[in-house]
Amino acid sequence: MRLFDTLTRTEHDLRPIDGSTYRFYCCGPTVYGPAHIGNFRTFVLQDVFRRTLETGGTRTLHVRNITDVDDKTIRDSQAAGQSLNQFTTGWTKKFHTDCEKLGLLPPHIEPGAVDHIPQQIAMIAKLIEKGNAYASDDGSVYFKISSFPGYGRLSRLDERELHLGKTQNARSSSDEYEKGSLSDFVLWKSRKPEDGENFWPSPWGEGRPGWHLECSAMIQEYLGDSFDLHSGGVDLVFPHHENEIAQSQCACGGHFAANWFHIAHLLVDGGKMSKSLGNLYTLEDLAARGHTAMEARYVLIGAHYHKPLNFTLDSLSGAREALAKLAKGARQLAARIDADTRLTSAGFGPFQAAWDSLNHDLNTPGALGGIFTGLRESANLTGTEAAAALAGFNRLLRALGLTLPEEVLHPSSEIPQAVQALADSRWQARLAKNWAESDTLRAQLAEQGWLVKDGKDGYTLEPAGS
RNA sequence: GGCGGAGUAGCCAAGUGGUAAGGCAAUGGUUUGCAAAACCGUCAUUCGAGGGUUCGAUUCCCUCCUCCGCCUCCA
Repeated sequence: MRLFDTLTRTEHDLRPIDGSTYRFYCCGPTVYGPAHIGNFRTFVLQDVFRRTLETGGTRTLHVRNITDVDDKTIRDSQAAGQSLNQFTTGWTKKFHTDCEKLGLLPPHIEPGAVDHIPQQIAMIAKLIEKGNAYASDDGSVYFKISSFPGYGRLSRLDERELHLGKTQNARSSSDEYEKGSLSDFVLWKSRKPEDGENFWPSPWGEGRPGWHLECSAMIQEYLGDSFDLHSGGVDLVFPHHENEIAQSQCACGGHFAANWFHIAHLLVDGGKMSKSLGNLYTLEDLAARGHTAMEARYVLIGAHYHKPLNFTLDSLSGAREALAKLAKGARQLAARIDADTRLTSAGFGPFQAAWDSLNHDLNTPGALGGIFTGLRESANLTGTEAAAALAGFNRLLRALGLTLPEEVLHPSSEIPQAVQALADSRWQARLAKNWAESDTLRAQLAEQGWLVKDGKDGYTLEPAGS
């Protein structure tokens, strides 16, 4: 598989550096509230990335952290009257539930920051020892960015600093590279009254770790000095990932991540998501509007990860139809297969182009297009060919993490007895050619939000689509 | 202001130096008591605007316009 690398800005062939297992790290959620679909765009694409590697026969080691101590978790846990641990445990559970609904494979390792305080302290101590960090008077510790020549490579800070330098020089003649410059970032935050109970002892006094350091320490613990790939949303490029590189390379000396995989943001109705605009959707918000998590997943993989995706509620309805079409295609393919044919083919048949798309910079929309095209081309396959095609189709859907059981297509709303009775009466009226009665009952069902689909030998009921 | 990304049909969205995938919606037909569903079709001479290079550009270069992100916490 080939993938664009943020650092070198070129496509790389992905091969495990240890020769056997592709080891990668994803920055996980900060658990202080429900994750929204923008967060999930990142996690879903990371999941497709992993599934594509695995479908292609590569073993993976997927590490994704939980940020369970920072300003927001502390602030909101206090507001909720809970201990930090109670608070973050609750939201972590909620996150896991959402992930499951979206069909995300659980990471092999999911470390939390609070459980790795000793590792973080050890890393800070090493940075101080090597001259890359210094303690301030109040007991905080800062990373000295001037001590790391590579600082800013990932986010092209060179160009930006040229500009910053100019404006700063215009305003003041002070040396921006002086020790203690404002750009140095914090590794250890000294204890403050508003932290409440949430502090830990350290050689520099009581306090808590800085956010950037948490990831570096956990990466060191589970993936070591050098690993295959690091991923997150584009907004993490600077400063988070830039700082991780600085900390880890200075403390551990390895190459850190061989590849950087950043996922573009999700827009809603063409603009940024925000609570104030009321367009920040969680899975629950979507469920309240009658949309399944699988529909959301389909929408989220409907654009290339490198481009911003414009999310709309209409696109969810479109996703429902598209998923239904995929399910129908699979059924038709299955119907062509002779009973004694086994699905053993290793290729992708008519879906080869779709598979190729996925392996070329994780082109998920290209892959979806290829699947529909492949389905159309499958119309006249022989039983054996159809068996091979269906095997390819299934593997492709597994790589994309799409599942098509009926209950996904038709949300498993229980049909109330009264509705069922109404529908039965209508069917009887229809059989009796009592059209007026039949139409009246159909209208009543519609009022109650149910759609009748007549067939030759019966009917089906569906909740009216939104 | 700096840096990065993006502008493709009503909407979502691939792609390519050689003449525009796919999905949704819409629409014509078949079917239907009528609808819906289903099935078969149709649906961008054109890729933000203007120049340039080229036999040929949507794809490369330049200018301009617009949008988004980062520069402070953020997937």
